[in-house]
Amino acid sequence: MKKTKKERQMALTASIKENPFVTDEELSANFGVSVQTIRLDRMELSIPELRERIKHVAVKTFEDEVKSLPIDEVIGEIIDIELDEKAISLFDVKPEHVFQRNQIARGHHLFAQANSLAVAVMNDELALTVKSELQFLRPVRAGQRVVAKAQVIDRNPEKNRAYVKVVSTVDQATVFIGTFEMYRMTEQSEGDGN
Amino acid sequence: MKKTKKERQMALTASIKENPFVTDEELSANFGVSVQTIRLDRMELSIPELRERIKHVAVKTFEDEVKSLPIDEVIGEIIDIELDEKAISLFDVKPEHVFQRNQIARGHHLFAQANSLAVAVMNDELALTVKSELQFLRPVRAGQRVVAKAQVIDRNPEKNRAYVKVVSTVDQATVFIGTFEMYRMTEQSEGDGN
DNA sequence: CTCATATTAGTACCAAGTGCTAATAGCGGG
DNA sequence: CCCGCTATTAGCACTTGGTACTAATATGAG
Repeated sequence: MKKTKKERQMALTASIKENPFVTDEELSANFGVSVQTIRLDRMELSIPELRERIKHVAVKTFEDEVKSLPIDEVIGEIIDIELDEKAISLFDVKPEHVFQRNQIARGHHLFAQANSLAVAVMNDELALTVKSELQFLRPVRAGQRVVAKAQVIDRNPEKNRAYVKVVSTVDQATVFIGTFEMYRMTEQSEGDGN
Repeated sequence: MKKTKKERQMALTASIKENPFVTDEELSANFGVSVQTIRLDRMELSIPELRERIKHVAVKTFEDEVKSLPIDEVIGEIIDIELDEKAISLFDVKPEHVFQRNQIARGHHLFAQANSLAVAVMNDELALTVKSELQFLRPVRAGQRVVAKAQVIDRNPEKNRAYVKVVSTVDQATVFIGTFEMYRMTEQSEGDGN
């Protein structure tokens, strides 16, 4: 059971990594050594105490929240908007947006930027996408900034429709084109249950 | 300065919400009351102590990590796959995926599920989306489970293309149809720099 | 003035530690 | 067998950021 000190420390590191919420006491029970040994191990490995570990995780989340919350509402940052006419947004491609293998941005992020811009440009915020056609013209990589320009190109008020074209560019080069047929949900018509 | 108890408690709630990492001592200094008063306030408002607050945030993040990491690789859970032929994935729509106003799932989540399934079904994992056409047929709401079925409907090996059709349903009803023209990145052709 | 509510103070205690000292165990050499 | 060394264990004082509880003091309303 009790292998070497090194082995225990390996296991301990793994154990804490997997579940940072474990106390020294629990660890000491798990490894069949005294609490003091665990403490010494943590010192040698410079693993902080429970509370600091938890705090660290919490701070990380807290910072993430600020950046992931707006991301969920509108993907990218809207820098210009004329309701019912046109809008522009920026989206910085980060490592988390690309395929690990080839560093190329995953399509759905470009779509998300374009689609949420199309939603935003509609005066009526209760807008849904009905149809869309997309062209992914050039690969986009981490570190690049995508500029999406949305333009309302047609309207059909009777059918509550509007047509939006979004062109996304990186350094002037067009990387993506999407056309969106949008449905406006004006006041009434909530009776689409389920 | 010292307004009523109610006002202080309001401010206190806001203060903690904004920065959960604040201690009673700091709060007591901010509000010019004793630490005990802060404690009494927390009790009345049933706001837990610092450590519990931090822990709560940390646990939340920790859980998120497990669910957001795979989400970034493949959106939804693949439950069946025949490479180069077809694949099926499930995606449970959660509150974070819908518009707050009308509880309808944002289009890019449905697209992401379909698109990443289309990528996955390609034998070559280095696949990129070139074009696509989407139809959002019925709104999807939080709590519903979307079943996406992808089928490779055509291939063009010379041009390194494949065509994938994805049909997503909720309780047998079709909610989304997408066709994807995919580009296979076989070994060579890495010279598309930037 | 008196009663009630609000606030402050003070004590004992807890969890999960740090820091430090000291004792003990186990083993390899010589 | 004893020496030296590392590893392990024990024990105590102290720290943070609290809880739980009791008691004293303000303060304002009737």
